Amino acid sequence: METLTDTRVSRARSDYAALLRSRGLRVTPQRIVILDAIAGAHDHFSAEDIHSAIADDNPGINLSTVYRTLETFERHHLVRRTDLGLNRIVYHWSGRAPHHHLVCHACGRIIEIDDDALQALTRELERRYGFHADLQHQSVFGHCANCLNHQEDEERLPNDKP
Amino acid sequence: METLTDTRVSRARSDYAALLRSRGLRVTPQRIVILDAIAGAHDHFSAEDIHSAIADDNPGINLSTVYRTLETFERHHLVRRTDLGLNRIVYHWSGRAPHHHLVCHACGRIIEIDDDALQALTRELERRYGFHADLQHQSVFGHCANCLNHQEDEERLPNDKP
DNA sequence: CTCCCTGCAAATGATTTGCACGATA
DNA sequence: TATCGTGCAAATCATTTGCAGGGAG
Repeated sequence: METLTDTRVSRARSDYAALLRSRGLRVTPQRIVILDAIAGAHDHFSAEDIHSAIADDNPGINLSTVYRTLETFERHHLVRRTDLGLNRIVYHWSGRAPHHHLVCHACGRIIEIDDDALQALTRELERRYGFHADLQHQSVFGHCANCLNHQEDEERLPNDKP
Repeated sequence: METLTDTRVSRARSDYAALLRSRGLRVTPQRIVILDAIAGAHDHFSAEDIHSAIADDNPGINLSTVYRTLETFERHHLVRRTDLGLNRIVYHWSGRAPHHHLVCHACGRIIEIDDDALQALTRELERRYGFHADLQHQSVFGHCANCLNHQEDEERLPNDKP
């Protein structure tokens, strides 16, 4: 939003208002601001992320409000909860194409991969267990190619036999 | 352990001591008790789980100790951390065969599946991204067959188009 | 005798909740 | 006007940490 013209901002804002109304939600300035923040460039974000992102221009908006708003948005399918496994609730914008995350334990890098890499697994779980996996809600942990190469003694313990 | 004879208990206890020593860890009564609790029937467990499980017979053992002990055990590969995605650190005993968890969002049921169901995915991620997935550390979320059938309006929102 | 391990209490960090007021439909 | 949404402060919940004493090697 930073470099947008007033016209475009206005249009965006009214779009957001319409979006909220279409879900039967009340239109409040706080929700517009939050919506504007998350519909934009962010990949995945926590309540804290959003709060600090909007803090400069909107010091009034309380962290609790962000928590509650994201919760509401999720209930209305505007955002989607993702599990990055790090004791933090993380969301991403629902408009995004289905994708998944590979999280590297060593360097913390998060690699986005697209949906079809996990299609086979989804089918397999369905076939074997009748289990309908929702792979949107999670990430796959492991080690990225880069770290595998440089993986020296990080994992090695003093008492491990060599 | 409840119904074991003294002999068997003693043998088990000395086994635990040996196990600890083999890793260069000090043998303490607390560790023996915790080890005894987790090497047994438990599937996956949190620090809290263990603490309350041993509380009756060992009211002295502090929750912090359980946290620190599990952390230590993990560092020494006696237990393995699993991500059940519910803002809780969960472990399972390392001696168990590799397995994974399907977690049902609706009923909370946890279905254990064996390793080979995810082999294909592991290979796929390796091939495509050079990413070495550690699927031991997580679970797959979704809905189990049972809940899919009874899935009425739980997920339906007032404003969703029918 | 030295260092590791533990208990205890207090600190932390993320998230939630109760309450009263103000804003939206 | 009747609700819904918000700010604020306090409450939780899981986990971590500082410190001093006791136990293991």
